[in-house]
Amino acid sequence: MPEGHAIRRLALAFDASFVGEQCELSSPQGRFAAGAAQLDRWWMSAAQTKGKHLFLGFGPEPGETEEWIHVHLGLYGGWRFAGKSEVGTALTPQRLDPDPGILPATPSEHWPPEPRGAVRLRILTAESLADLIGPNRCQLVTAEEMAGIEARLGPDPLADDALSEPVRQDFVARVRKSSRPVGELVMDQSVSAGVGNIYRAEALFRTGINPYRAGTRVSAARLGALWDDFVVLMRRGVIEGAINTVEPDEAQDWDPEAERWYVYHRTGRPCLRCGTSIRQADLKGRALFWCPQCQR
DNA sequence: AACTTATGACTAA
DNA sequence: TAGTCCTAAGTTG
Repeated sequence: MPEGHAIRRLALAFDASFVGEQCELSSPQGRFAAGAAQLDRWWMSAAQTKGKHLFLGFGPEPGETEEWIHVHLGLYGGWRFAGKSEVGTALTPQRLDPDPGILPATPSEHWPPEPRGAVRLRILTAESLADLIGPNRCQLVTAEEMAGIEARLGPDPLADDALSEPVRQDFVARVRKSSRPVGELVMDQSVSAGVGNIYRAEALFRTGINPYRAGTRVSAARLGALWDDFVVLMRRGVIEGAINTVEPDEAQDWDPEAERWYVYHRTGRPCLRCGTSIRQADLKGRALFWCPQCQR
């Protein structure tokens, strides 16, 4: 489900409702039982992200950080919130909203609600609940291990300094040193951390870059523009809670399925700019979408 | 009940 | 490149 913008929103949700609070940790499903037991009744001290990686800091006393939980959601993991944190996340993504018919909006006689499905980790405060389902990774890491994970990642378009020249040039250099297709490179988390399949398709379209062009053969100027577009789109994604890439003046009212995206999941439909049929192909096991006319 | 799909990433060969 | 892992929801039979 998640690209970098969604992970950043999760960190904001944890910041708002869990950081500074004492937390009961459990693993209803059992697969994180030891880790949950170790941190049970500790205080959450921080929520940080890099790319698609989420790190939750905990300590035995308020304000301390002794352990980190490292969570990677993979293709279909997710968090469900309830209670006060549900209200917090309602300003945010539709995807973070629990099913209102099943989870109570505020603590009630049904508090806390029964775990639904395979809940790997439950984090509970007096007022808020977060259930982790289907993560690719959920493990305790030390600060050193966390630094190692972050060091293996490339620059993150959601970093505060993402639009600074050194960061932009870092991305440009990482792409231009490889002859692999640029469409493959931008999905490589050591090149640009947090970019996923939708942002890849949409930003390459918006900057007119053919995904099959070798990294070495894309000009530094075009790659700089691509980086800047990742930053613009992903910052928008954090605010809006959804990946919306089509500029308002290009939206097609007659095409309800084209409201959000130019090319992603629009195979065979006419390009919003030139009318050419949008193409789809498999690139390293992931679906790639592009306009062969607009992207050269 | 079985199968399909999904905004991801790893390992083995 | 293929296989593996993590889960829920939708579709098909």
